[in-house]
Amino acid sequence: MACFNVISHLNSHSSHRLLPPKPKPARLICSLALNPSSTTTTTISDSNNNNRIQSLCKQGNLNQALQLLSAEPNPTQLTYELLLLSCTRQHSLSDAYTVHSHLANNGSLTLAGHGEEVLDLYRRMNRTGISSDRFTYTYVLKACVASNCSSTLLNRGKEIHAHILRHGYDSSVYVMTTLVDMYARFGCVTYASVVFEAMAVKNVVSWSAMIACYARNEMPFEAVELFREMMIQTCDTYPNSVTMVSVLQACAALAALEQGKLLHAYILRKGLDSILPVISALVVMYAKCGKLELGQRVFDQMDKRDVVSWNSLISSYGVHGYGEKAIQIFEEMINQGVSPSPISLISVLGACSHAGLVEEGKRLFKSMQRDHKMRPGVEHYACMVDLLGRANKLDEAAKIIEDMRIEPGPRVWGSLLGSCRIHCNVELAERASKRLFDLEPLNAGNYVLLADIYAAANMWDEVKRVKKLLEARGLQKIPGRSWIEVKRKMHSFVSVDEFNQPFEELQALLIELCSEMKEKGYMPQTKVVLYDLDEKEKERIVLGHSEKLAVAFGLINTSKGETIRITKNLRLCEDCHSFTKFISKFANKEILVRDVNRFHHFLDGVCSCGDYL
DNA sequence: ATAGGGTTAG
Repeated sequence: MACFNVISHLNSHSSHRLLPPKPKPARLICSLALNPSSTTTTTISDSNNNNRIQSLCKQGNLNQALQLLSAEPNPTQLTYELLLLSCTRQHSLSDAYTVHSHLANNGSLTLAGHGEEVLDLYRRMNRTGISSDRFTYTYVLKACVASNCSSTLLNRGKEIHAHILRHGYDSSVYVMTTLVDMYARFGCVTYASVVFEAMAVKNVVSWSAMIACYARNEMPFEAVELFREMMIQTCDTYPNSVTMVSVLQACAALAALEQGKLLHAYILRKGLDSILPVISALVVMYAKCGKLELGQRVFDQMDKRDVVSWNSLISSYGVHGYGEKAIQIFEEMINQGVSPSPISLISVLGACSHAGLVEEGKRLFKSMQRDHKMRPGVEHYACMVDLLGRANKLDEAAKIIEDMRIEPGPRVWGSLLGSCRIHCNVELAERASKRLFDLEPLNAGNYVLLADIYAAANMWDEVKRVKKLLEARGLQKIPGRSWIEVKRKMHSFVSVDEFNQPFEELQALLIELCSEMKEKGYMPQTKVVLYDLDEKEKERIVLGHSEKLAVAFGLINTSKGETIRITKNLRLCEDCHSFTKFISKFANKEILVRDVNRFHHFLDGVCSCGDYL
């Protein structure tokens, strides 16, 4: 059971401090790092210029070479190398520093997908005896994550970490914060936190980097905890817009509505509500906490909006299953002169998929290419495969994959496999999973999906085979977990196979409800069980699913007329879905369940997803 | 000159 208490702290913090801290100008981080269009790849650099510099180096005319360098917007890697070599030959440390600082100024090199080049240059610098300073280290650390996140680059990062310690740069807040962020982006949460804890001086940026690390690596609880710690421990460090965005994301992931509301209040108090990313994060937080209306209200109050704000709203309607509304907002955005981004399309196509709007989805997919001149990416194909596959047009979905002009990634095959599960298509599932096991051998979800499909087809030998495969690779099925917020406290439940003490009361209630509802037509959907057992055993297993425990807990602990809000870490299983529909009718309760993909709104025996799980 | 954040699909 988890509970946290940001609320009381936020309140007390503000009440004993009557004068707000000096407002720091909200700093929207310069986005050049992640904005490929801001790099200079399109500037035509004079390749003759590079050649000229290089030959000057070879002739030993370092002075002229350096002069030309200052006029060259895009020096190549070779140019830098020859310059550095030339400096070494002439034992001119001061010139080497000039080259070095030029490299630093050209930091965009690091960020424009030239990570490898930067790392190579760094290696050369070390070889030629040019020492690095704190600027070098930040660029080089960034270079490790700028290219694809391969493990070799993580090792490079660790080496550089060692260099940093050896040269005493662990006192630089900038260098250490970049290091935290580097480990965060590689998913090495423990490393990041070790570095963070060891930092002698921390500022808002360092705290925000660590909070973002947790939020991004599926540890939202730790993110909120660290935020709280920041509020308690530091008396001169206040969260800013960037910090708030990360904490909001964590609240959204947890569906921690009460905490989210208090963050909202804090944002208003500190005047952070004019900052677009903050507002977008708020919209999403409310939507993911099941309060779509509140998200819409926040959106309505914005005086300016960018494409991200619109995308936030579109996807919010999408996960709640309001496909038409999502399309309507998408069109309104275009009418207001905001051009859709690739993510707008992903959001609106996803919305169509959740609502089963096949024709509209196809129309939007065409118009994306025709009217908006966008070339669909893998993600868009994945949406289309999902859209068609869910609607039982599996052949059409497979055809889309065949016709793709780019390599279908794991997302695309994953969508197909998911659709095969819904429509029990063993043959196609085997094809898709074969590709998936090659592409992402360590994703346990794929094995479980395939096993599900075999189990539904009563192919128990195959189920066993897939399970063995899963174990052989050292993976395991992720346990189902559901949680519910009652009176500002989070209560979390894990699926249980046996009776166990803390849940005894809930399980007794479930058994009672189950037999009562069976009389009214509820049929346990035992095909979701991956063990070849007899019916009675299977029924016992599905009754122990975490979501049912959470429902039972909600029934006991909410007042009449109060909605039960549950969040789940996996997809909702068919049995829990059907069970919850019955409960909503017979207990006369409104129940809102958010699973990994979307919301299910149960009322009077019906679910908003239209049984489109 | 250097560090942290927003929207996304099974």
